[in-house]
Amino acid sequence: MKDIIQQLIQQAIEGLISNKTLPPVTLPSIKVERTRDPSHGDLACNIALALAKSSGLAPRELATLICENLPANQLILSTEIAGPGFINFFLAKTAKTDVVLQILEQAACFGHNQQGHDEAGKPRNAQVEFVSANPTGPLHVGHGRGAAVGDSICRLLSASGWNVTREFYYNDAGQQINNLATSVQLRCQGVGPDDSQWPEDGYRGEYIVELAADYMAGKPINGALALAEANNSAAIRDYAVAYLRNEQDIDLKAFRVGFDVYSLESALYSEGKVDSTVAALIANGFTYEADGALWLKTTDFGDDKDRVMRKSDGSYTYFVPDVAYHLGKWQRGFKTVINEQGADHHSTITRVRAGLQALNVGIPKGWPDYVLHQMVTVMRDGVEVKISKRAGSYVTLSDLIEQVGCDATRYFLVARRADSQLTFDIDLALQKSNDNPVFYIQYAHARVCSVMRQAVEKWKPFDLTIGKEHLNLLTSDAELALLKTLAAYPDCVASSARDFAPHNVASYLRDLAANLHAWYASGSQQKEWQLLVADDTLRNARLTLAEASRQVIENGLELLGVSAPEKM
RNA sequence: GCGCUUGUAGCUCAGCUGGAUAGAGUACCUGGCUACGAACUAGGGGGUCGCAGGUUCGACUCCUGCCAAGCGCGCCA
Repeated sequence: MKDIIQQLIQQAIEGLISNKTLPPVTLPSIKVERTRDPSHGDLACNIALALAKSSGLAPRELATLICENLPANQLILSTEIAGPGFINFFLAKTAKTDVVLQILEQAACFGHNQQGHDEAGKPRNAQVEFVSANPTGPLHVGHGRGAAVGDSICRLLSASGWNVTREFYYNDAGQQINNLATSVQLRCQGVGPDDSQWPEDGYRGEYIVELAADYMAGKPINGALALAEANNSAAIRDYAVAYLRNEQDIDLKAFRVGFDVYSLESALYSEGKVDSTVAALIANGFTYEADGALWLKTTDFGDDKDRVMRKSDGSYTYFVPDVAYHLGKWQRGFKTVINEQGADHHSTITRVRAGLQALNVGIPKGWPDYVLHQMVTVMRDGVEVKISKRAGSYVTLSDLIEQVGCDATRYFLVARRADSQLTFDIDLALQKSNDNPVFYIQYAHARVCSVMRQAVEKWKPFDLTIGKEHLNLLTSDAELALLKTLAAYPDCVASSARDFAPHNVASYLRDLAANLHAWYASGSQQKEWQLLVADDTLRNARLTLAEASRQVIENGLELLGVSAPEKM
């Protein structure tokens, strides 16, 4: 409908230009917006304000001219000029109820779009890397935020016509893994954090004890043998990594997050990708030797100082394999790559992009895209929770899922903008009331399902055909508000996908649920507004609207990875 | 000191690529069920959008400076 009005306005303005009423101005993009206030009509356009200056006319005068020259259209009841020069459009009934037919026809696909398609109409490839936790311990809340945000971005992109690859990158080759292996080995030998041999940067969590015990007990895990040899550091290292990767997989599965590709840092070394990347950087002249180390001139690409690539001990710094890894992504053909990670790693962005530019293989400057999430703090009983028993120094994702469930955890972690800090209130997530948006939204869904069950028991089965034919009977303020919100869903999906901003879906669903509850409650105030009225046509029209609303809630929750229960 | 991010109601946060009177929830006050699930809802009070300039017909939104908080500033990852 917005498109139609856009075109009509464009035709009107072009007409005014061709008959010389207006000078030949260049048209900005014509924005038609849904109004917030019903008294402003259904849709509004600010084009007269935008064009006032270049056309040399007063905004209201210009708006009048545009309205007078607007081609007639059955879907538009009337227009008015308001405020400084807005053109408000009042739509015909069918223009408002058509969305219900679209929803029922498209069902689970309603709201999807083709942003991700190329000129030929085929899905383009996008790759999203997220979580990418080091296999050195259980996933913590921050990883959970990354998982929830990253996975929802993937769902949004899929719904927007992209062919999405979800990828997890393991840093399984660096110093942190050495620390892990040492910690496990010491535990195997009966040494703990209280002993003098325990290293400063050893891992102290209880899970290291469990891991060491399983290794010594000879329990193989994911193909890694548990040799039970306390002095075999290579075997311990392999076992520890396999053990913790397996544990992370279990947590992610419980969180409804899956990946298509797992990439290992160690593979980049063993396949020679790191060496070849370094060789290319040297050959391109962006490196130099100093203080016994090899440096990359990242300052040539906007960094505030150059960075060491190869340490004086001969090993590489972490960002070198990162560059090799991202070169690989590019070579695999991904023009669109999004990395979702914690903001505490934001300094890597400049380095990785600098390294990619220095490779000079045609990678665009701002590639890849990054979505950074800020820190999460967990509150319970009004106090910050900082530790879990197993991990020792942080709250684990599995703790949260266990305490408040997957649905609430996912919703809360994705409901805020990624770049603002998040306080996860466990008490709130556990509440089953209006305070808790997850339950509020799920309750709206369950409520519609309940009404449908009641309809069958008290009257006749819901007849969609009758309902669709009598949507014009939907006339109350609550019904009109609901229709308007439903019509906004596709835009919500499109803009959320474009901005990699799943939190918009979360707040949309809250609004939609509120509209639904308000409509339902209007029937408690006045019986004639109930959904289940005696009149067959009216009842079925309302149930059709209810079913469409239910469908959109289900679709939206799906984008967040949250379930849509029929009973609660 | 430098960089990134944030600063909106007492609290937790939205605010759609600048648009009409800045919105929700919570908390506080006042109403609504012999129930289509009240796990809900109607209404009220509550704001110098961190501060100060600038751009614009119009700024919470864009630019500059300052203030405050978080994160980063390793030959750790």
